[in-house]
Amino acid sequence: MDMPIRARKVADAPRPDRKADILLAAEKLFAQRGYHAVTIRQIAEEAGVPLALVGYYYGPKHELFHAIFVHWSSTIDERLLALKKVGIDPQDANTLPRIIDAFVGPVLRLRASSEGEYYALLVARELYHLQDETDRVMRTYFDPLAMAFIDALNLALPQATRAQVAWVYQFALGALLHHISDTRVKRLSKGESRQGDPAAALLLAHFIVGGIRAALVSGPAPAPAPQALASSPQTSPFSSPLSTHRRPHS
Amino acid sequence: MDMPIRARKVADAPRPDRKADILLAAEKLFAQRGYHAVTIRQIAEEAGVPLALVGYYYGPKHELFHAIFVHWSSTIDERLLALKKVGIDPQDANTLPRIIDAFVGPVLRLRASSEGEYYALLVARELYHLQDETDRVMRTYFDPLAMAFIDALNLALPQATRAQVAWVYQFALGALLHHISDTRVKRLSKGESRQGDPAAALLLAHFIVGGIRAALVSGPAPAPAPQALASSPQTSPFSSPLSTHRRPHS
DNA sequence: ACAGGGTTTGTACGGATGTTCAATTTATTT
DNA sequence: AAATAAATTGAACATCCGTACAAACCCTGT
Repeated sequence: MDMPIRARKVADAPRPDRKADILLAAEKLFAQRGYHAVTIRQIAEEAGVPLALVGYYYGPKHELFHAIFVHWSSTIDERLLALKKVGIDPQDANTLPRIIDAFVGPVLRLRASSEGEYYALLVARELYHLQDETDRVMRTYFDPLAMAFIDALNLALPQATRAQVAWVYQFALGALLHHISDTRVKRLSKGESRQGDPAAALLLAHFIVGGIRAALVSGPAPAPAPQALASSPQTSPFSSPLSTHRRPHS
Repeated sequence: MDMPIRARKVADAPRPDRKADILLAAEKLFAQRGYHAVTIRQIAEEAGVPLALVGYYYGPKHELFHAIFVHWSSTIDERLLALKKVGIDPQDANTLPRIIDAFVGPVLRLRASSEGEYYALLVARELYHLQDETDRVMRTYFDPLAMAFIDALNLALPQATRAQVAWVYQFALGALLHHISDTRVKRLSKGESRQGDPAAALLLAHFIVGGIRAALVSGPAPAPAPQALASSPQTSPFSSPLSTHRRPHS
């Protein structure tokens, strides 16, 4: 009853790694809500540490964000390595599926794991929009990866130009990223599909391979065509301010 | 020289529509930086109006966001109409391309126009992550659209389950949205492709049609398969705190 | 000229934000 | 045991946020 509060005799619990706790909490919240929607106080609360400790370990908010990608940078090296292991032979019909497998496989496994779940979500979220402080970080870590995959695709598809390959790479990346951060498929399928169904991974790989092949055989060349943009009249349905008492809104 | 400041005799300039200016500015900034990264003061400055006028016309920030989608809601009806005009015949090989054309065409034209440019960007940005206040708005406006396209695809591809169709729809949507908000393709193609090249639209349509066909003919059924998630050991490369003077970071 | 509603504006409030700092506690080294 | 370094904490800072409000302004109909 009068036991001293900090009795660490029995079991001798090791001091918890609060620096790691903070990084995990930041990962989770940034992934779920986005960089700007998360406050340092929320991260501290999620990690179970006082506010000041976040700044103590990671400094400004942006450096905490950056630290997440430093932490996971090895996964990028692994993906580059997995790509290098793919023997690229334009004559072999299995080359393209192998490249795509190296493209989607590691990411989806990371997304399905309990450790990398939020990191994968975060990447899908932030890689999408490159604007502010997050831009520099994402470029540094993911441009080399994209370049490597485009190079590989370019070798495997000699008949396509690099511009075409870059486009279809972006299409494939969009499909992958949107699948990772998907929360609608269960609703849209009327409950028929579960969110983490591994069958979707196969479907996605087939979709990308088939899409690339369909786009790049007898596909249109990126010639400077006249830009035909039919702008619809688009009557603007502004809600005309009714004459009530005070404010126009509501 | 002693001219009164508000001399509106010559040319008789009509009073500028500042309510519309505010909506335009909000559209642009929300699209470029995301909902939470934009402040009402920034919107006011972009629109060239004093801060208080924003709240006067649109009330709380979230209602200003909502007003953008009310303004453009007619485009959704147009897309639904364009889809209904597609005669769906599973025997006709052109049915699928026509559906996809109704899917990507209007969006890309909107993106290429000067009026809808930022709205398209905003949709691509916010439709991606459905979380906070923006969630309810996006669901209301875009879930019916998604349902209609999935219904149409389901009719056109009778051999596929609704779950499969919902998945490939999400893949296609991801490719489309990422293409809309793309800023990397010029860099990744080493300057070979321009950002708004209309050739990319054709490439995207072919990519999606080919991807759907490849995924849904002899595609894997969404059977409950054992979830094989090979979690890589993933040594965590934490940067151990060097013993300097004060703070661990930097 | 007058009145009245819609529009415009400067200003201020309470609260939340990122960041900093001195002080205390705990661990490690001498 | 003493001294040094690292970790932890509460509190405070200046600033910015969204929102509200009262006063002034402009325009139109009488």
